[in-house]
Amino acid sequence: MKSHLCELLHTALQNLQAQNIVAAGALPDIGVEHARDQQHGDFASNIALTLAKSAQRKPRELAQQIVAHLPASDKVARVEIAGPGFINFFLAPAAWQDVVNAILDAGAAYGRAAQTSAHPVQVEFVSANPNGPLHVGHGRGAAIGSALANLLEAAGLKVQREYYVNDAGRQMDILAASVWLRYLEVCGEPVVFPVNGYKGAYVYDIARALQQTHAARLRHPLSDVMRDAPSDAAADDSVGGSGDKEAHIDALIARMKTLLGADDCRAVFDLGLSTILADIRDDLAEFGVRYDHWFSERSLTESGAVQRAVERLRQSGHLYESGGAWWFRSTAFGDEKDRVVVRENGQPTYFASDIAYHLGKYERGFERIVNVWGADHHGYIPRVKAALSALGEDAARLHVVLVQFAILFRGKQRAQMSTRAGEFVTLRSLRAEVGNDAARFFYVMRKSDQHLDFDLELATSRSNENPVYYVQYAHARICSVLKQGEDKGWAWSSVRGRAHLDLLVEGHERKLLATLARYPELIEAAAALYEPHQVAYYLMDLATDFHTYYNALQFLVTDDNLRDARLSLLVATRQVLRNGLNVLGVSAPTSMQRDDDDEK
RNA sequence: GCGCCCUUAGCUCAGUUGGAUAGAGCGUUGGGUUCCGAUCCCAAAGGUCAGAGGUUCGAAUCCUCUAGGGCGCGCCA
Repeated sequence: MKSHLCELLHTALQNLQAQNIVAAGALPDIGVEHARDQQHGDFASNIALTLAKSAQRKPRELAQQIVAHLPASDKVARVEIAGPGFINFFLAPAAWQDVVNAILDAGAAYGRAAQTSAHPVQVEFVSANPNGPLHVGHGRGAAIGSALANLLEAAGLKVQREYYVNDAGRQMDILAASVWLRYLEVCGEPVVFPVNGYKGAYVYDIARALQQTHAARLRHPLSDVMRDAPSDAAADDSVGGSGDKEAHIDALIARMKTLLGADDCRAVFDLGLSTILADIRDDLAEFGVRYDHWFSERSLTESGAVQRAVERLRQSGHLYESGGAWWFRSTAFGDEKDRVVVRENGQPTYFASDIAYHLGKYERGFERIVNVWGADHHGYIPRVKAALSALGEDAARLHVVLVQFAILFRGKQRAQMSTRAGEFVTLRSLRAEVGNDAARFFYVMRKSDQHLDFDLELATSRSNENPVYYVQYAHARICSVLKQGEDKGWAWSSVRGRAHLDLLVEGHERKLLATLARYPELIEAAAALYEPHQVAYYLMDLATDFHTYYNALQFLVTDDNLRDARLSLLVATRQVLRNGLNVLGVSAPTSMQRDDDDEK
């Protein structure tokens, strides 16, 4: 509809150009938007205001000229000039009513743009280190990333969903050491667990599995393990200075490698990695989050990709040596300071892997690359972009969506975030408490760069305060009305309904039709801005329009034509609710559990 | 100290490329169901868009400064 009006205006302006009323040459983008106030019609354009200066005419006068040259359209009932020079369009009822046909014809494809490009977009999200179960912070990245990928797909892009598995590096070594120490403990060694180790209960589970397969074969006396190790920090993590927790754990890792040997060490490491990764996969799959690709960080080193990336930087003159390490001159590309890519000990840094990883994304042919990162990584963006620029890639094709933290509340009370030291509430436990639908909806409800207050009480409540139930109830209610109609022998006739859409003339119907018509534009705009929360807000609006309509008018009336016209509108509404919920990964139930069902 | 993000109603938040009288929900107050599920709907009150300058026909939106909050500033990942 918008584009139709733009075309009309465009034609009018070309006529004016021919008469030299408007300067020849390129016309500016014609702005047409939804009028906020009903008095201002359905759509409004400010084109006369923006062109007034160059045309050297008063805005209202120019607006009159434009209106006089507008081609006739059966979709436009009348056009008015208002305020400082806005051109307001009032649509013909048929133009609104036709939306129902469009939705019923397209079904699940309504709002879905045709594929515009052969080159896919990549969305990388969650990518949590596989050293423990996902917690509620990762959940938001999962919900937003997954909804964003769906949204981009709906907007006509080909999307690849990827998880970057950090299966290398010191954190993973610490996990392996933690597993091994718990294994020794299970074997009966008097282990004093390191302050810096992973203390979660899941580490015991892996240790027991290790014992199942290897019995006592990997057991070494604790005295051998601890020999000459620097003392650990105080258990309460106070500054006391009793020892160095970093040096302590590093020594234990080194000792593990010499005592076990490379192969057994790798076996422990891999068992920990695969167990946790499998858990993460299951967790996300249950959450309705799926991936096309799990990309291994370790593979970058093993394939030599990291070496190649560093070499390319070196050859293009962006590296220099200082203090025995190799530095990337990222300040030349806007970063705050230069960054080390190869350490003094010859090991590449995590950053070096990340350069290779991102370079690989470009080489894989993605037109756009979207990274969903926790907000604490924001300082990392300039250096990654700097590296890509240095390698001759267009850094603007990389877009980072920063996701702020979610804070759990139970009513007004801030919920306990850690059960034990360093152990966050898991995504699993959150899902168990509030359900997948509420979790996903709440996670995406806020703009991603906004902190999220996640109210557990609200998420589980069944009332209009809870937006998930509010939207889902609208869907269920429509299903219920249709069923009720069938029970009365008034099964909905699509043909008869569509033949009488002109009967949809009530204010509430018009409002609902306008909201339905807006859906494709919403998808397009939300996708362009990488803002899935807009879909959530739209659905709440749509649900409100429906519930209001429901209360104001009867659908199951005796007049066959009117009834089927209204039911057609309801079916269209249900379709759009479904399509929108689908983007968010939230289910569209056909009936809602009633409160009294709970009581025994 | 430097950098990035944020600040809109009592609370939690929307606000589409700068547009007309800044919007929802909750909470508060007052209403609505012999009828398709009241898990719903309607109405009222509630604002110096953190503050001060600037840009222009026009600013919550763009620019500068100030105040407050969050995060980041490793040869960790």
